[in-house]
Amino acid sequence: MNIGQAAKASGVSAKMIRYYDEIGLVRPASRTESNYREYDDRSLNELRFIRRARSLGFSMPEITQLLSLWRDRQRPSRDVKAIAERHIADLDARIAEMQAMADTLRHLSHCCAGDDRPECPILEDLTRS
Amino acid sequence: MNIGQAAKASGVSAKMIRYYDEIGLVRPASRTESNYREYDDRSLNELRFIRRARSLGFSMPEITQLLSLWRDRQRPSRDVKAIAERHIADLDARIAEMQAMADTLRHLSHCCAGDDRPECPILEDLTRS
DNA sequence: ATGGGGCTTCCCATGATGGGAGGGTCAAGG
DNA sequence: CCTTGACCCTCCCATCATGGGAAGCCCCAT
Repeated sequence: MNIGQAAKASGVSAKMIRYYDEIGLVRPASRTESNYREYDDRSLNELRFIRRARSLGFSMPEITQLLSLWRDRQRPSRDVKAIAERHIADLDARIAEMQAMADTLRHLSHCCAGDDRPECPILEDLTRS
Repeated sequence: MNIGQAAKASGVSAKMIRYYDEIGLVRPASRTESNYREYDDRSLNELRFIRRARSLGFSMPEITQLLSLWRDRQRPSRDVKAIAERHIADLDARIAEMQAMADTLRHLSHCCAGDDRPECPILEDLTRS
Protein backbone atom coordinates (compact mmCIF):
# COMPACT_ATOMS: atom_id res chain seq x y z
CA MET A 1 0.00 0.00 0.00
CA ASN A 2 1.35 3.44 -0.96
CA ILE A 3 1.33 6.40 1.38
CA GLY A 4 -1.61 7.94 -0.46
CA GLN A 5 -3.73 4.84 -0.04
CA ALA A 6 -2.69 4.55 3.60
CA ALA A 7 -3.67 8.18 4.07
CA LYS A 8 -7.09 7.62 2.57
CA ALA A 9 -7.66 4.42 4.52
CA SER A 10 -6.49 5.83 7.86
CA GLY A 11 -7.77 9.38 7.66
CA VAL A 12 -4.27 10.74 8.36
CA SER A 13 -2.81 13.01 5.68
CA ALA A 14 0.27 11.83 3.79
CA LYS A 15 2.12 14.86 5.14
CA MET A 16 1.41 13.84 8.69
CA ILE A 17 2.27 10.21 8.06
CA ARG A 18 5.71 11.31 6.88
CA TYR A 19 6.01 13.55 9.93
CA TYR A 20 5.10 10.73 12.35
CA ASP A 21 7.69 8.65 10.53
CA GLU A 22 10.32 11.34 10.88
CA ILE A 23 9.84 11.91 14.61
CA GLY A 24 9.73 8.18 15.25
CA LEU A 25 6.15 8.06 16.49
CA VAL A 26 5.44 5.10 14.20
CA ARG A 27 7.85 2.33 13.25
CA PRO A 28 9.82 3.45 10.20
CA ALA A 29 7.91 2.37 7.09
CA SER A 30 9.54 -0.22 4.88
CA ARG A 31 10.51 1.00 1.42
CA THR A 32 10.14 -0.34 -2.09
CA GLU A 33 13.09 -0.51 -4.47
CA SER A 34 12.24 2.98 -5.67
CA ASN A 35 12.17 4.29 -2.11
CA TYR A 36 8.38 4.50 -1.81
CA ARG A 37 7.06 3.92 1.69
CA GLU A 38 4.82 0.83 1.94
CA TYR A 39 2.11 0.13 4.47
CA ASP A 40 0.27 -2.95 5.64
CA ASP A 41 -2.75 -3.52 7.86
CA ARG A 42 -0.69 -3.28 11.01
CA SER A 43 0.62 0.15 10.01
CA LEU A 44 -2.91 1.20 9.19
CA ASN A 45 -4.07 0.26 12.66
CA GLU A 46 -1.31 2.36 14.19
CA LEU A 47 -2.28 5.33 12.08
CA ARG A 48 -5.95 4.96 12.99
CA PHE A 49 -4.97 4.68 16.65
CA ILE A 50 -3.05 7.92 16.40
CA ARG A 51 -5.86 9.68 14.59
CA ARG A 52 -8.37 8.64 17.21
CA ALA A 53 -6.06 9.67 20.04
CA ARG A 54 -5.48 13.06 18.39
CA SER A 55 -9.22 13.51 18.06
CA LEU A 56 -9.49 13.01 21.81
CA GLY A 57 -6.97 15.78 22.31
CA PHE A 58 -3.94 13.76 23.39
CA SER A 59 -0.61 15.44 22.73
CA MET A 60 2.12 13.73 20.75
CA PRO A 61 4.17 12.82 23.84
CA GLU A 62 1.06 11.28 25.39
CA ILE A 63 0.37 9.36 22.21
CA THR A 64 3.94 8.10 22.23
CA GLN A 65 3.27 6.62 25.67
CA LEU A 66 -0.13 5.28 24.68
CA LEU A 67 1.32 3.61 21.60
CA SER A 68 4.01 1.91 23.58
CA LEU A 69 1.45 0.62 26.09
CA TRP A 70 -0.75 -0.49 23.21
CA ARG A 71 2.10 -2.51 21.73
CA ASP A 72 2.91 -4.10 25.07
CA ARG A 73 0.49 -6.94 25.75
CA GLN A 74 1.66 -7.11 29.38
CA ARG A 75 0.84 -3.48 30.21
CA PRO A 76 -1.06 -2.80 33.42
CA SER A 77 -4.29 -0.96 32.59
CA ARG A 78 -3.36 1.27 35.51
CA ASP A 79 -0.74 2.98 33.35
CA VAL A 80 -3.21 3.69 30.57
CA LYS A 81 -5.79 4.98 32.97
CA ALA A 82 -3.26 7.31 34.61
CA ILE A 83 -2.48 8.94 31.28
CA ALA A 84 -6.17 9.31 30.50
CA GLU A 85 -6.96 10.83 33.89
CA ARG A 86 -4.13 13.31 33.60
CA HIS A 87 -5.41 14.32 30.21
CA ILE A 88 -8.96 14.68 31.50
CA ALA A 89 -7.70 16.96 34.27
CA ASP A 90 -5.84 18.98 31.68
CA LEU A 91 -8.93 19.31 29.51
CA ASP A 92 -11.05 20.28 32.49
CA ALA A 93 -8.61 23.00 33.44
CA ARG A 94 -8.59 24.45 29.98
CA ILE A 95 -12.36 24.22 29.76
CA ALA A 96 -12.73 26.05 33.06
CA GLU A 97 -10.40 28.77 31.87
CA MET A 98 -12.29 29.30 28.64
CA GLN A 99 -15.60 29.09 30.43
CA ALA A 100 -14.48 31.91 32.70
CA MET A 101 -13.53 34.00 29.69
CA ALA A 102 -16.86 33.32 28.00
CA ASP A 103 -18.81 34.12 31.15
CA THR A 104 -17.02 37.41 31.65
CA LEU A 105 -17.60 38.34 28.04
CA ARG A 106 -21.24 37.34 28.17
CA HIS A 107 -21.73 39.64 31.12
CA LEU A 108 -19.97 42.54 29.42
CA SER A 109 -21.75 41.95 26.15
CA HIS A 110 -25.08 41.83 27.95
CA CYS A 111 -24.35 45.26 29.42
CA CYS A 112 -23.40 46.73 26.04
CA ALA A 113 -26.18 48.44 24.11
CA GLY A 114 -24.72 47.46 20.75
CA ASP A 115 -26.10 50.46 18.88
CA ASP A 116 -24.77 53.64 17.26
CA ARG A 117 -23.58 55.19 20.47
CA PRO A 118 -19.91 55.02 21.48
CA GLU A 119 -20.43 54.13 25.15
CA CYS A 120 -19.25 50.58 25.60
CA PRO A 121 -18.82 48.61 28.83
CA ILE A 122 -16.69 46.07 26.97
CA LEU A 123 -14.03 48.61 26.05
CA GLU A 124 -14.32 50.13 29.50
CA ASP A 125 -13.56 46.80 31.08
CA LEU A 126 -10.55 46.26 28.85
CA THR A 127 -9.32 49.70 29.80
CA ARG A 128 -9.58 49.33 33.51
CA SER A 129 -8.57 45.86 34.54
CA MET B 1 9.97 55.04 30.96
CA ASN B 2 12.20 52.21 29.70
CA ILE B 3 10.83 49.01 28.22
CA GLY B 4 11.64 47.10 31.41
CA GLN B 5 9.66 49.51 33.55
CA ALA B 6 6.81 49.48 31.05
CA ALA B 7 6.86 45.70 31.17
CA LYS B 8 6.66 45.66 34.94
CA ALA B 9 3.93 48.29 35.04
CA SER B 10 1.81 46.71 32.31
CA GLY B 11 2.30 43.02 32.98
CA VAL B 12 3.44 42.45 29.39
CA SER B 13 6.95 41.02 28.97
CA ALA B 14 9.58 43.17 27.29
CA LYS B 15 9.87 40.50 24.62
CA MET B 16 6.20 40.77 23.79
CA ILE B 17 6.24 44.56 23.83
CA ARG B 18 8.95 44.48 21.17
CA TYR B 19 6.94 41.95 19.22
CA TYR B 20 3.75 44.07 19.34
CA ASP B 21 5.92 46.95 18.20
CA GLU B 22 7.34 44.95 15.32
CA ILE B 23 3.98 43.74 13.98
CA GLY B 24 2.49 47.20 14.33
CA LEU B 25 -0.10 46.28 16.96
CA VAL B 26 0.94 49.29 19.04
CA ARG B 27 2.09 52.66 17.75
CA PRO B 28 5.87 52.53 17.23
CA ALA B 29 7.54 53.55 20.46
CA SER B 30 9.52 56.78 20.39
CA ARG B 31 13.25 56.39 20.90
CA THR B 32 15.87 58.14 23.01
CA GLU B 33 19.12 59.34 21.50
CA SER B 34 20.67 56.00 22.28
CA ASN B 35 17.83 54.16 20.57
CA TYR B 36 16.08 53.01 23.75
CA ARG B 37 12.30 52.71 23.42
CA GLU B 38 10.45 55.09 25.71
CA TYR B 39 6.94 54.73 27.08
CA ASP B 40 4.41 57.08 28.64
CA ASP B 41 1.08 56.56 30.38
CA ARG B 42 -0.79 56.36 27.11
CA SER B 43 1.44 53.53 25.91
CA LEU B 44 0.99 51.80 29.22
CA ASN B 45 -2.77 51.92 28.84
CA GLU B 46 -2.49 50.32 25.41
CA LEU B 47 -0.32 47.56 26.78
CA ARG B 48 -2.69 46.91 29.65
CA PHE B 49 -5.59 46.86 27.20
CA ILE B 50 -3.81 44.24 25.14
CA ARG B 51 -2.94 42.15 28.15
CA ARG B 52 -6.53 42.17 29.36
CA ALA B 53 -7.84 41.32 25.90
CA ARG B 54 -5.37 38.44 25.62
CA SER B 55 -6.48 37.18 29.01
CA LEU B 56 -10.04 37.05 27.65
CA GLY B 57 -8.78 34.91 24.80
CA PHE B 58 -9.02 37.41 21.94
CA SER B 59 -6.72 36.66 19.00
CA MET B 60 -4.25 39.22 17.74
CA PRO B 61 -6.36 40.17 14.70
CA GLU B 62 -9.35 40.69 17.00
CA ILE B 63 -7.24 42.82 19.31
CA THR B 64 -6.11 44.89 16.35
CA GLN B 65 -9.77 45.65 15.64
CA LEU B 66 -10.59 46.27 19.28
CA LEU B 67 -7.67 48.68 19.62
CA SER B 68 -8.74 50.67 16.62
CA LEU B 69 -12.29 50.92 17.96
CA TRP B 70 -10.90 51.86 21.34
CA ARG B 71 -8.91 54.71 19.80
CA ASP B 72 -11.93 55.95 17.86
CA ARG B 73 -14.17 57.98 20.13
CA GLN B 74 -16.94 57.90 17.54
CA ARG B 75 -17.16 54.11 17.31
CA PRO B 76 -20.60 52.53 17.47
CA SER B 77 -20.74 50.11 20.38
CA ARG B 78 -22.43 47.76 17.94
CA ASP B 79 -19.06 47.05 16.34
CA VAL B 80 -17.42 46.20 19.63
CA LYS B 81 -20.29 43.99 20.66
CA ALA B 82 -20.16 42.14 17.34
CA ILE B 83 -16.53 41.24 17.89
CA ALA B 84 -17.24 40.11 21.43
CA GLU B 85 -20.19 37.96 20.40
CA ARG B 86 -18.22 36.31 17.65
CA HIS B 87 -15.49 35.54 20.13
CA ILE B 88 -17.97 34.14 22.63
CA ALA B 89 -19.37 31.84 19.94
CA ASP B 90 -15.84 30.74 19.13
CA LEU B 91 -15.08 30.02 22.78
CA ASP B 92 -18.33 28.11 23.18
CA ALA B 93 -17.52 25.97 20.17
CA ARG B 94 -14.09 25.11 21.47
CA ILE B 95 -15.47 24.44 24.93
CA ALA B 96 -18.07 22.08 23.50
CA GLU B 97 -15.41 20.24 21.55
CA MET B 98 -13.18 19.78 24.56
CA GLN B 99 -16.13 18.89 26.72
CA ALA B 100 -17.01 16.10 24.30
CA MET B 101 -13.44 14.81 24.48
CA ALA B 102 -13.46 14.92 28.26
CA ASP B 103 -16.85 13.19 28.48
CA THR B 104 -15.76 10.39 26.17
CA LEU B 105 -12.58 9.92 28.15
CA ARG B 106 -14.40 10.00 31.46
CA HIS B 107 -16.66 7.22 30.25
CA LEU B 108 -13.74 5.11 29.02
CA SER B 109 -11.72 5.76 32.13
CA HIS B 110 -14.68 4.82 34.29
CA CYS B 111 -14.88 1.48 32.48
CA CYS B 112 -11.15 0.80 32.94
CA ALA B 113 -10.16 -1.21 36.01
CA GLY B 114 -6.83 0.60 36.34
CA ASP B 115 -5.03 -2.32 37.94
CA ASP B 116 -2.29 -4.80 37.02
CA ARG B 117 -4.29 -6.52 34.31
CA PRO B 118 -3.75 -5.65 30.66
CA GLU B 119 -7.41 -5.47 29.62
CA CYS B 120 -8.18 -1.84 28.90
CA PRO B 121 -11.32 -0.34 27.37
CA ILE B 122 -9.43 2.87 26.68
CA LEU B 123 -6.93 1.20 24.37
CA GLU B 124 -9.73 -0.86 22.87
CA ASP B 125 -11.62 2.28 21.99
CA LEU B 126 -8.57 3.85 20.40
CA THR B 127 -8.08 0.68 18.40
CA ARG B 128 -11.55 0.38 17.02
CA SER B 129 -12.85 3.80 16.13
C1' DA C 1 36.93 54.02 35.50
C1' DT C 2 34.84 49.90 36.05
C1' DG C 3 31.28 46.53 36.81
C1' DG C 4 26.69 45.04 36.61
C1' DG C 5 22.51 45.36 34.75
C1' DG C 6 19.51 47.06 31.09
C1' DC C 7 18.89 48.00 26.31
C1' DT C 8 19.36 46.90 21.20
C1' DT C 9 18.99 43.54 17.15
C1' DC C 10 19.21 39.00 15.28
C1' DC C 11 18.64 34.08 15.27
C1' DC C 12 16.47 29.88 16.96
C1' DA C 13 12.80 26.86 18.97
C1' DT C 14 8.26 25.48 20.09
C1' DG C 15 3.81 21.86 17.98
C1' DA C 16 1.09 20.06 14.49
C1' DT C 17 0.01 21.13 10.22
C1' DG C 18 -0.10 22.62 5.40
C1' DG C 19 1.97 24.55 0.96
C1' DG C 20 5.04 24.21 -2.63
C1' DA C 21 9.33 23.43 -5.59
C1' DG C 22 12.27 20.29 -7.96
C1' DG C 23 12.94 15.80 -9.38
C1' DG C 24 12.18 10.59 -9.68
C1' DT C 25 8.57 6.68 -10.64
C1' DC C 26 4.70 4.13 -12.23
C1' DA C 27 0.80 2.77 -15.04
C1' DA C 28 -2.41 3.41 -18.77
C1' DG C 29 -3.47 4.56 -23.28
C1' DG C 30 -1.99 5.96 -27.99
C1' DC D 1 7.57 1.84 -27.17
C1' DC D 2 6.71 6.45 -25.64
C1' DT D 3 4.09 10.00 -23.54
C1' DT D 4 1.29 11.84 -19.97
C1' DG D 5 -0.70 12.44 -15.70
C1' DA D 6 -0.83 11.04 -11.16
C1' DC D 7 1.92 9.49 -7.75
C1' DC D 8 6.02 9.58 -4.65
C1' DC D 9 10.45 11.46 -2.69
C1' DT D 10 13.14 15.19 0.05
C1' DC D 11 13.85 19.80 1.49
C1' DC D 12 12.43 24.39 2.65
C1' DC D 13 9.11 27.72 4.37
C1' DA D 14 5.08 29.47 7.10
C1' DT D 15 1.94 29.46 10.76
C1' DC D 16 1.06 31.99 16.11
C1' DA D 17 2.50 33.88 20.41
C1' DT D 18 6.05 33.21 23.22
C1' DG D 19 10.58 32.53 25.31
C1' DG D 20 15.84 31.75 25.24
C1' DG D 21 20.14 33.35 24.22
C1' DA D 22 24.27 35.77 21.99
C1' DA D 23 26.83 39.85 20.70
C1' DG D 24 27.34 44.41 21.39
C1' DC D 25 26.08 49.18 23.12
C1' DC D 26 24.65 52.26 27.12
C1' DC D 27 23.89 54.12 31.75
C1' DC D 28 24.43 54.56 36.63
C1' DA D 29 26.51 53.80 41.00
C1' DT D 30 30.49 52.76 43.42
